[in-house]
Amino acid sequence: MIQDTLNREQSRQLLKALADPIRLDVIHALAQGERCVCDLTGELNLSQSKLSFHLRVLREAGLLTDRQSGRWIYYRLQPDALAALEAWLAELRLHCSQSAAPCPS
Amino acid sequence: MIQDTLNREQSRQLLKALADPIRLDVIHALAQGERCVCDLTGELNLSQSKLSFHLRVLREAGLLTDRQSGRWIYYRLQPDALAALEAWLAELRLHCSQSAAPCPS
DNA sequence: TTGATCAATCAAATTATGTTGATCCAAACA
DNA sequence: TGTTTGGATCAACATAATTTGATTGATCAA
Repeated sequence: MIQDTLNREQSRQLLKALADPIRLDVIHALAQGERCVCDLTGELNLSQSKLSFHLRVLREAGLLTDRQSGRWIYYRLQPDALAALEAWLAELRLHCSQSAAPCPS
Repeated sequence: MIQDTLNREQSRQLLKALADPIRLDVIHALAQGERCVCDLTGELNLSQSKLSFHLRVLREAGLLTDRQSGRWIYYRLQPDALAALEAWLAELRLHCSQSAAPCPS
């Protein structure tokens, strides 16, 4: 599961999962709320196996959760994962403006 | 340059640049402040051209800025880019918990 | 049951990314 | 000047990620 503070590997997994145009389309679609796979296929104009591949990548990264109801499967964003990434980015900003000692050191 | 709110393409560029283990090492090193390329090479134990390749990716994404002083080049994180990504993530979280209408719709 | 539908998975083909070693350029210094 | 050094760049190669089309398993309705 997603902790409050991410280690390097966890953040890399999240970033890699997000860093794809199709997966960003999926993320943006799900930012408006939960959606069924069958709706996403139409909305994003993707082949079934292609969408399924990208949903898996996002799910395995911890960015999405799914639930089944009858024969439909609904996906939604996992806000904790996004929040964890935000926190990780915020930490990076804290001390980054320190100037370097002149080289050769 | 980096705006306050990123569009899909801009966020993808940032995410893609970040989603690499070596580039994350660079980012983490620079999170402690500006550094000279020659220091980074040693600190991260990378070949010169390899580091240069990854620095370029990060720079072109807008995550780093560089300055030259004599024959040394210093890189630092661009906190605006990180902040913009944080804001983008925060927006995604806003409405994502809405449940889907039951299918077939 | 049978047939139809939703969605996951797999193997093969394609495309995108990263690595390596060589070469080039500019700044510094003898 | 000529030489050394820090770094960027390039082309050839190696590796990783994505796409496609076919197959499978599960659920539901007739």
